[in-house]
Order: sequence, then C-alpha cells, then structure tokens
Amino acid sequence: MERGTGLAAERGPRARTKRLMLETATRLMQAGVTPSVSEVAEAAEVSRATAYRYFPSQAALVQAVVDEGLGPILTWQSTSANAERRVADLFDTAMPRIEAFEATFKAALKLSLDQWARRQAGTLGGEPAFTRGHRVDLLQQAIAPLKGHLRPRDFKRLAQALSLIFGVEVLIVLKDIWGLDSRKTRSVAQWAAGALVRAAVAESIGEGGGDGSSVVVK
Amino acid sequence: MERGTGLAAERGPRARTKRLMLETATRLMQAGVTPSVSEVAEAAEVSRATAYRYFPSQAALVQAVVDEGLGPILTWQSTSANAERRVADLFDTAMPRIEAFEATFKAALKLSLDQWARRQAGTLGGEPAFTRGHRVDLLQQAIAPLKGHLRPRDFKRLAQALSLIFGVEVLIVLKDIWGLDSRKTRSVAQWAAGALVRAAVAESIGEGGGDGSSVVVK
DNA sequence: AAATTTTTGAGACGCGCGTATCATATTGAT
DNA sequence: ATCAATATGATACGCGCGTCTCAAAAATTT
Repeated sequence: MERGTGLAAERGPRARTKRLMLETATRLMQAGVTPSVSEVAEAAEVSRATAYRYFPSQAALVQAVVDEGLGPILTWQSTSANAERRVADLFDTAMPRIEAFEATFKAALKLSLDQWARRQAGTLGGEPAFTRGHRVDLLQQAIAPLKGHLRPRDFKRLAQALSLIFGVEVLIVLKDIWGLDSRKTRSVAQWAAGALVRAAVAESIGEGGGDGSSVVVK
Repeated sequence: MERGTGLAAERGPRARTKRLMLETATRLMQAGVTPSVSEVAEAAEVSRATAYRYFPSQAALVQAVVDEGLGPILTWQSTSANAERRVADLFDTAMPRIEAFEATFKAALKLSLDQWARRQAGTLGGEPAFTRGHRVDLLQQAIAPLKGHLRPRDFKRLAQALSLIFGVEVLIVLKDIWGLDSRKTRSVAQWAAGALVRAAVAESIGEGGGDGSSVVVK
C-alpha cells in the first residue's frame, strides 16, 4: 500500500502532491530541461522540503518520469507473426515515445552512467538501481516468431544486436552526432533493424546448404 | 604557441605539471574511477588551485584523457580493399581501446549529455563543446571501398547504421545491460557490423532503384 | 648574484544539492 | 467542536565543486 509507484489510483493528500510533482516534472522534462528536485518544487509551488520527501533525489524523479514515458512501450504487442514486421512495429511504437521523452531518457542514461562510475569507485551509497533492461524483453518478444527457426544462441545474438539500435543511444548518435532529423533517424534505425533480422534468418537457412537465397520469412 | 593540447613536445615547468596531471588522470580513469579535478590534484600531489589552472573543469580533464585514448584509433587504417574486412579491422582496433578507456569514454558520454541538457535549458555557459564525432569519419573511411558500388545515400545510411554499433554505447548495452563479457560483446558487435555491410551490398546488387524499407534480399 | 617574471600553494568565498529539525497548517475521526 | 495524526513550510547545516586572492617558491633574465 505504500510502494505505489504509479500515480494512478491512490487518494489522499500524499498521492495528490506526488501526482502534482510528477506531472510538473514530466511537463518540464518534455520541454527539454532536466530539472533538479528543487526546480520541480518551485515549479509545482511546494516547498523544497516537501519535494524531497517524495523524491529523495533527482534520480528518483527521473526514474518516475521514465516509468511514465515507458508506459505505452512496455504494453506493446503486435498481432503480426512476421518477425521483421513485429520489430518494425515495436520501433514505430517506441521511437516516437522515446523522442517525446528524449530529455528524460537522456537524463536516465546520464544517471545510470553516474551509478556505474560510483560503483567502480566503491562509493555506491544508496541502492536506487536503475533499470534500463526493458529492451531485452521487448526485443525478444518482438522476434519471438523466430524462436523455432534460429538456434538459441543466434536468437539471443539477434536480440542483442537489435538492442544496440533501440534505445536513446540511437537519438544521441544519429540526431546529435550526425545531425539527422527525426524522420531520417527512424528510417536509419528501421533499416538497420530489418537488415539484422534478415541477416539472422538468412544465416540460419544458409546453415544447411547454400548461401541463403529465398529469404522471405512468413 | 599556447594552444598545444597535446602533452607531447613542450618543455618547461608548465608542460611538466600538465603532463603529470594528465598521466595521473589517465591512470586513475583506467582504474575505473572518474576523478574530479580535486582528486587528480591530490593524487598528483599538486594543489587544487594549480590543478584548476590547467584543467578548469572535470570536462576539460576528461576531454584530454579521451584524446589520449583515442590516439591509436584515429590513426587507424587498413590495407585491405574489402569493406567488410576493413570494418572488422576497425572494430578490432577500436573496441579493445574503448574498453581499456571505458570509464573515460563513459565519463565523456555523461558530460556530453550534461552539455545537451544545459543547451536545452539555455544554461550553456562556457564553450567547451565535446567532439564525439570521430566515428563518422572512421566508418566512412572503413567502408570507402563501397563508395562506388553504393548509391551515396545508401553509403551514408550504412555508415550511420554502423555508427550505432561502434562507440561506448555498445559496452553499455551489451556489458552492463545484457551482462556479456568482453569477448562476447565484441563478437556480437562484429556480427552486427558484418551483417549490415553485407545487407547494404546485397541490396545494391538486388535492386537498381528501391527506396529502402522492406526490400527482399535476393 | 640580483632582479624580475612565472608558477605554485594555502586559504576563503559563493553556490547548489541533499539532510535534519521544529513549528505550523491541514486532514480525519471521535 | 475537539483532538490526534499527518502533511507542509521555513530554516539551518554539512559537503563538494569551482572561483578568487595573495603570499611564498621556483625559474628565467640581466
């Protein structure tokens, strides 16, 4: 009754303030900034002390907004039985959402890098533990139709390769470094994803014989 | 005569102290930690004030060590004329180096995310400007043999796709999220890179004009 | 060797984050 | 309406980063 991360149902003044803060934080982050707890407090017109009661650190705040942004992605499921089509579906669902929450996901990545550094240094005080592993399940689910056609190790390798072109990292590389716009960014990611899926399938077919012609998987 | 970023030739006490700090910082970072300027100062046994004279911020420090770690990668060149082979060569050169400087590159990524956030917020004080764009040239150089065989847009798209599986991001996803070891991490990246190169080549052979998505490999 | 320039070190300062304390306001039940 | 429980706000504290000032030390010049 206390660990209700979601801002959904709960009642009472506690839940009300928490929801207010979460909405304020989400709004600020979608505007591109990565607010500190104090900044959210000011924007939500609550005192700093109160703000810190609900979100003890910027990390907790970002984590909560990430869960918010992740919502529609985590419940994704495709009706198609074609792996390549399913992966494309997943990308179509996830990438706009990731872009809409770009600042949030970048902040989460930044904080996870912080955690990694602190872990290396041994200065890992608390135990927040960022998640960042959702893509593992999602991608495996997306290519599930191939589970029978690929050797387990190849299945896993494909999921791993796809996860390289799935998260915010794509935005960092293609938008920030290459300077692409949203449309081209998605296009490149989609092409790469499709190419990897087709390559995995082609290899598995080629295993038994030739070089793998006639590749269209149903 | 003042903008000598390199720690190489210069003489005098100034260059000496700077070199000492850079070596100390590199050593600390290869040990996994991401030291603050103050920490490097202490480890190098110079005063905080002196340390800040040479590296006004942790960002400047990390940038310098990144340049250090990037060295052997930037001068890479392959003798092979085969694009796939060249890409594999590049990965073989770069990935161990990136792993050796893992903490450094992760710190650089973190700082570039910081910069991005500050730019969004308009609070972009100084003008350090992290680079992070080397992979663009390197990968285009690696697949240069395909420049004649691919349409320019496909050539660029391949380079962009490859850049998704080239940097520290690979370590973050495969080592930290998936929990792979170094060997498997490289193996997955190599497979994905090869698959993308082959896919690009196959498409160019298979078609003279389609526009990308959902192309059937022949 | 003496004088001048350059480099260094020690300390103090402001700033923002995260924490703790205590009084006040609000809520909910009797 | 009264009283207990709970939520809130104002304030102060410690901490680390980055900046600044000024005197001492080292290097360079004359």
